[in-house]
Amino acid sequence: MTVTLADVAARARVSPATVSRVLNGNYPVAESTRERVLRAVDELDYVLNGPASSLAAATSDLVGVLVNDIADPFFGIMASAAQSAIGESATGRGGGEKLAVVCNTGGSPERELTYLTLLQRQRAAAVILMGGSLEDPEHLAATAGKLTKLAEAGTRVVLCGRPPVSGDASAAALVFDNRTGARLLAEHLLGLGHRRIGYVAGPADRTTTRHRLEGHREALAAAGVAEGPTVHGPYDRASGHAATAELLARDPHLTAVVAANDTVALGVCAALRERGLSIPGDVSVAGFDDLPFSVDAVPALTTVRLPLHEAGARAGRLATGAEEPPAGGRETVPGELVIRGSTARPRG
Amino acid sequence: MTVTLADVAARARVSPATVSRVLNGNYPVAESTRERVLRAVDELDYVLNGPASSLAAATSDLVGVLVNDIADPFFGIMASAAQSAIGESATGRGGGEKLAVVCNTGGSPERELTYLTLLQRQRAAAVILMGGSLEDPEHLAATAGKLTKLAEAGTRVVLCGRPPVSGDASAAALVFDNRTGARLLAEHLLGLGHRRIGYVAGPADRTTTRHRLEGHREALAAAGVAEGPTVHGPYDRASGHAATAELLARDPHLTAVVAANDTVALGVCAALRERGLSIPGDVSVAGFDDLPFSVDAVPALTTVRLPLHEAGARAGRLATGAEEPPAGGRETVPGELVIRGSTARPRG
DNA sequence: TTGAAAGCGTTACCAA
DNA sequence: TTGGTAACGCTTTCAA
Repeated sequence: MTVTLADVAARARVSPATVSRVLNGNYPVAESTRERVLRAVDELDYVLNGPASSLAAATSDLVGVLVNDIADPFFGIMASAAQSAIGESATGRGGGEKLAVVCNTGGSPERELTYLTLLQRQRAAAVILMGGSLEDPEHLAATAGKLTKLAEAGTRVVLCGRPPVSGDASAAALVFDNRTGARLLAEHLLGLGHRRIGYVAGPADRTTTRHRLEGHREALAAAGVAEGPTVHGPYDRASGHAATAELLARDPHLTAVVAANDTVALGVCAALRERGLSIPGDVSVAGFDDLPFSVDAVPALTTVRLPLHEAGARAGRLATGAEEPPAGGRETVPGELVIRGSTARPRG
Repeated sequence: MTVTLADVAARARVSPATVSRVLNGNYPVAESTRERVLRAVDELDYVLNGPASSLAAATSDLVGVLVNDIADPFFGIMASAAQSAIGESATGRGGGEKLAVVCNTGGSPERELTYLTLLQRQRAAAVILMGGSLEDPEHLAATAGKLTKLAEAGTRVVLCGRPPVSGDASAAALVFDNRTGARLLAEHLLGLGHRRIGYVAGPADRTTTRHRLEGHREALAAAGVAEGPTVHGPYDRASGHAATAELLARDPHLTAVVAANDTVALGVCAALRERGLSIPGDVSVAGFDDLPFSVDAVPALTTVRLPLHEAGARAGRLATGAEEPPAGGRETVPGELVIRGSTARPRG
């Protein structure tokens, strides 16, 4: 029924071993033999049996990319870059075709663990975890355990935009400098004279949320300015929209709002507009991540640009081994402050 | 070194066959035995070997979701919905854990084929192809061949937002009614009195591009209105931005611009604003897809809402067999006209 | 309800 | 450079 390697071997009048060697290309084979085998493969329309191959070789060509929210371009951009990098690194040699696949955890710790187990089952060649992680100790421990086990089994582990698990050097980590970015953003607003700044934070238990908030507070503290109202919520538009009402209720005289990221900032802006407040005339708004659409959605949005594409590509290369892991296993990637129209001074 | 099923069997004092049956749950096993086995699994921290399992069973639990551009929320939303649906359908039984993975083709026909081959190698349980397809006959034939082969090998094939390959009923297809959507959009503008309407189309060789353009032209023809300038380009913001200059050069008196989708519309709006043209005062703009951010980016954007989430979820269910395929193998999903501020009449 | 054993299709080692 | 042949770890009849 289905064509096997043995069929190809018979047709090419060689042994199965030889066919395997031709297909994998990592072994010397006479050119004439090679051609004969490839012709047979073509004629029979043979497709390698992945599971059998993985079983025998004890590894697969699967690379898992875990993201918190696949509908968010923040992850889409990084994942896309990673997939391209992984695809390209395979071009180097004939056999190294990797299957980069992205898995959507939806921010759920259980699904994250489930996917890790599934990838472990598949004997994945590598796993990339993208985006902030939950800070629940139990989940952290569970994840760390899984990652260690994966690494032990020969799976490359790469963290991208997520802090490394303490004490585990088996994973290469690319970490965004969320703290500094948030600090720069706040300093910018403070420098313009803003003193009543609201903050729409992400979910309370995520690393990105905490780091950005910490950077923000650092700047306020350094300037001796009292912290304005802060509201937590998911990293989406609705959250920014809802939070804005709350912020204004707590301090009707806000002159600026900092959002956890650009998507949240969109919601903030929508809510402000609904109230007839102009941006940045009445209220200045700042975001984070600098997603492509943000400039259209809110031309006045000052934000922090993270090198998503570059980071994703590097993560991909680290996953295939095309790039050496950074010294110490981790590297901090800076963000760049992008100043747009919200560089307005507060009124009055 | 690594724990195998035999180890678990030994520890639980049963045969490997029994362990397999417990793990797969599709066989009657005495409750006491079951518990003993599960305890052993836990104690030994056993993880099933996916490749071995797939080899023996001749199928895997991998479900591939192919998308044209993972950085585009259009695909992200559908993919996310599909993944959730696939995950949930597994919850029904203990063993049916499926690994839904999304593969980014980047719109490249070669990569699409490569991914299909890779999934074929893996003996994927199902494959979902999302989004418009290239209309090149050669590529179409190649794809059709692959899909047929996949179906023959027992892989479920689902098309979502892509027209079915002619004469192949082996794939379930959910098709967006792009033609009607585009027609409604144009009729709306015509109804308002617009007579000089520019069109920014997608890439020339994609089904979505053609269908939307056809619907647009249908409406114009029916109204006896001459077609305005049309420019083709990729489905992204830059394309809309660049195309706008071209459109205005060809007809400086345009009163409306229809974009291939919301992302393109964003670029159109940005370009119009740069020229000091107000939306919808000077020029009305229409989009397609109704992506979440579009309302923020362009509050005045009239567009067509496609049920992305619902379609993705159904595709996921079709892939797992949780939902019966539509009669005839294909079903057309309508879009809904969303009228926002661009319901302005042309000036003068 | 459980066990024994024959594959599943490759890979990789050892010879030749 | 090539062939023979044990693994690889699981599923699945067939018997008991």
